[in-house]
Amino acid sequence: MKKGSKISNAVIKRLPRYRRYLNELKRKGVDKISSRELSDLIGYTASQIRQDLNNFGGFGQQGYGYNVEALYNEISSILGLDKEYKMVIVGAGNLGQAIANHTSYYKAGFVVCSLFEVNPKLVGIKINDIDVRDCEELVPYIEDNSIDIGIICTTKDAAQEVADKMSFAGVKGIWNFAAVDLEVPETVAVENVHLSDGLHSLAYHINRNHYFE
Amino acid sequence: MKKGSKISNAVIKRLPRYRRYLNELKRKGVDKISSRELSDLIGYTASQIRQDLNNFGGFGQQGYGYNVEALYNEISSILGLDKEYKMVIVGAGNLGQAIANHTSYYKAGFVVCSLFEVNPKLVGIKINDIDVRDCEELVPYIEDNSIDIGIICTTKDAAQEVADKMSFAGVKGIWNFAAVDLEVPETVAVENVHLSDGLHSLAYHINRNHYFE
DNA sequence: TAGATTGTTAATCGATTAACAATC
DNA sequence: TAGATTGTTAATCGATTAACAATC
Repeated sequence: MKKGSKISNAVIKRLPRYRRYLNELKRKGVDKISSRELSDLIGYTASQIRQDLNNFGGFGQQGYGYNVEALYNEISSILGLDKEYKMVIVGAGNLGQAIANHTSYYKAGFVVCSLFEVNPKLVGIKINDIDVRDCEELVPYIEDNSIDIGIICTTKDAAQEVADKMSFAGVKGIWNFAAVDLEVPETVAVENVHLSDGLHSLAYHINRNHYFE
Repeated sequence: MKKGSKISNAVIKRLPRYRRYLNELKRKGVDKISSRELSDLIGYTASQIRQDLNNFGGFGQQGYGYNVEALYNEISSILGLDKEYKMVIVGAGNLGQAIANHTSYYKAGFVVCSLFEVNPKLVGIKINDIDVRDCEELVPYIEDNSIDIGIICTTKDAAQEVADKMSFAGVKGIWNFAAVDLEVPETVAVENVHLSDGLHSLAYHINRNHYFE
């Protein structure tokens, strides 16, 4: 990355999307692409694509363009996808189970190590080959297993307490599916999913009949 | 809403959040709030809050502030949450089931009418009291039941075809959980969830140790 | 070399913040 | 009326787009 300059979040949010399209190109056997061609594909301006990439280094070659595979690898590495992340999920209800399943199938590098539940009926069972443990064990489990990411799939009322425990136990990031905004120490990154918010803004657009991203 | 002026998407995306906080205040019995107090709570500047709200009308009262319940109702109505939406989910796997469950519990106004699947083992069963039908029936079902919203919980490879069918059959909006960007007619609104993208940008922030929203 | 396309600086556009007059 | 707080205009800030010199 370029010296000390901090990258805007708008840029970071676009990186996974670049990566998805590059992956697709790779699959199709394309090995070179220009910012212009990428623009036609993704829908960002060629100018923006070059600006975005140049925040991290000059990955292209004048007169040629970008090497698809090399660029894919660069972006993966910028995002930290060359590392492995150990995760736990709190809340083994429908959503927690779905995330457990979804994540382990699709995302090499993100490993769900355990689920946690307050409901005693679920504690002790296995879901998708992953143990469901009692929430009481959450903190020591995170500590003992060097868990990187905590995933919150609880009700909104329980979410902040879970986030506190996770932060205390030393997770580096929280992926939050509960409908609240969490307060966490600065050292912990948070990604909120807020499904209802998305559905609500969809409702707005439906009534206005506008296409949007 | 103010005459013809079109509201930026950034504003729309903040509305569900305002609404969440107002709901919380309502629950606590607070009946009046100033933009300043709301700012302390939500984290947007008081100035931004007033700007946002004034896109839709003057809901406040000088020297007093905003009436919590009235403002909550206004925002709900702007978002179109005073209407009812009939929805179908395509893909009755883990994620589809979780969304079916999650949505019917938490969101009055959003009704999941049916699930659809290609896997014959699932067709015919009920999930959470909702019938699982064969994907072949998708188009006529949407037409016959005036479905408003289609929810896509399929693999990325199937998603575009499903979106085409949904659009053809006349849905007004698509809530897309598949990891692709859909092409739909202008008359159809799309809200993408792209779970992996979120996880990937979380990975970035974990490695930079930055708090972000 | 000529053509193409990047990397980067400069211009524009839009969104956020500040300021303040209007008014409850 | 005096105090508070909105609604709204003006100033600032940041992000996107355009332009072009560098260079493969």
